[in-house]
Amino acid sequence: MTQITPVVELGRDQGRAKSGNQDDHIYAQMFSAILEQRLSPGTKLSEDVLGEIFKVSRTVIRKVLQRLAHEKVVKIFSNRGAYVSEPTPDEARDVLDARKVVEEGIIRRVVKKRSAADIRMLEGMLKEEALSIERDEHSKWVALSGDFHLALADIAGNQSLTDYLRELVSMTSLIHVQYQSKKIGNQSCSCEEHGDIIEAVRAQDEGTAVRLMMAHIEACEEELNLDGKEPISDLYKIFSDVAGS
Amino acid sequence: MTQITPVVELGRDQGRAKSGNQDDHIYAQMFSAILEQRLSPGTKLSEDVLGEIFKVSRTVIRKVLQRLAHEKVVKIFSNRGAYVSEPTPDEARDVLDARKVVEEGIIRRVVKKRSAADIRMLEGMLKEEALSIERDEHSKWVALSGDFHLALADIAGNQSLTDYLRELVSMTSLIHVQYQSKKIGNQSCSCEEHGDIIEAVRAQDEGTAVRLMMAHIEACEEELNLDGKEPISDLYKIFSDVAGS
DNA sequence: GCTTGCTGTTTTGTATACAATTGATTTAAG
DNA sequence: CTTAAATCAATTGTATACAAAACAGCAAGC
Repeated sequence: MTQITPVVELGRDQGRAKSGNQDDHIYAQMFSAILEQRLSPGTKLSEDVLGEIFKVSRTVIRKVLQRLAHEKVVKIFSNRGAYVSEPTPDEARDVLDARKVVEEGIIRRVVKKRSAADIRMLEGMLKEEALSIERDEHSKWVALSGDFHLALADIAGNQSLTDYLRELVSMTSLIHVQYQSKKIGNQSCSCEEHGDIIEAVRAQDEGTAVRLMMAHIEACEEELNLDGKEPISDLYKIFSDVAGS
Repeated sequence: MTQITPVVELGRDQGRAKSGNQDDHIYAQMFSAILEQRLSPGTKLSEDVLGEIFKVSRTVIRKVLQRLAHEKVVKIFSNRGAYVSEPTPDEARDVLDARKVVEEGIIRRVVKKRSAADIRMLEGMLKEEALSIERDEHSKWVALSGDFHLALADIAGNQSLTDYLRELVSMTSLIHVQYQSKKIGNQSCSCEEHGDIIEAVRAQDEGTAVRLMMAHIEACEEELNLDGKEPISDLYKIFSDVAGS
């Protein structure tokens, strides 16, 4: 209602490569804002407000929101707007279980295909992880931890699986925000677990690698408190019989 | 206090996606048109033309196209429009390989969870499949064959995996259009394979079920001719020697 | 006092207008 | 006749205007 500032200066903006359209930038901003927990689950994402913030029209914002919605980190309700996803315990369990399925396949392929360079890269990532824990940079560690799994997917070399795992890893971050419980100390051991996995990959010990990966994901699941706060949707389950009649 | 969460929506659209808006209809039309091969790979999907056909503005069409693009059955090129995907041989291999990973996980879970009713449903689907083969309704059979795998995913009960498999199955259809080779007769045996899988599921013989499912997908892959017609890039390979001299 | 129905405001859904980019045709030069 | 540049047409990207739906506040009735 205040400034209708037309950003006419778009014509002479940074000499950036025109290749990509501007929405990629906005998408990246919002995506990382959600993953880094600067936008918490349940936050309403108003089209108008976001348009103001990024100085673009709602058209562009809507496109970005739809993309985020398809990746499940945002949920769009008809005529009522977009919100940062609040995964239910059931959804959370599905995501973790899906990761077990996908990452078992990935780790098997990695064990077969890994090169010496791959191992070096993974070990480099591990060092960064350790560093971020040491410096107590929690949100950075969350990102790095996810990157480790995605790096394995890259080595496996299946683009489709990599894309899917990326979705799952994103959702895992959201889930951790909502359901992380007790022992934070435990999380640091995750770093050791990554190290053990690298070792099994290096040794091309498929059985051990798979076992470690499964245990790793299960450990991640056990850190969560998925039983307490089943959301409001329960109400609808409870009353659906009555309402349906 | 306990947030005014918009879960009311769930009551209205019965659990499934956002929906309620007219674009779902258009999406379904285009999706099935692609899968049933009425739109072949490479076809240009002009926003204007589609808008004319469905009597809506480009706004709605763009939304649908983006959704299809995210599901990989349509590919959008910046400033140049949307086209029905033409999966490359590499992409095709990735999709089939991803299916092996995902469906192994699914079949294992199905073997554990299946109820008597599940078995009956699967057998019902099998009959329909056999019928469509008998009647030589090829495109119907393709759809039913995909539905069988998706039914298994439903029984496994993991929404995330089901959604992903749905994408993979769609892509598989597109791939078959592009790369199906020789022996069409072979495909009918697929129906027997489905029957064998049901039997292993019924008997809760996990090992056999997994083995059969893997063999089934591999058989599907072998029906394809993924080596011959590497897309246009081949031309460049072919002429690069000449042009380079 | 609590619920119920109405009205006004806010926010999303869709259509349309305009700008920018692509590619195709034409035209001119070698 | 071939090649290359320049203009033109067609299509997509973005902004904005208008329509419809949802939410909130207020008033009326029980």
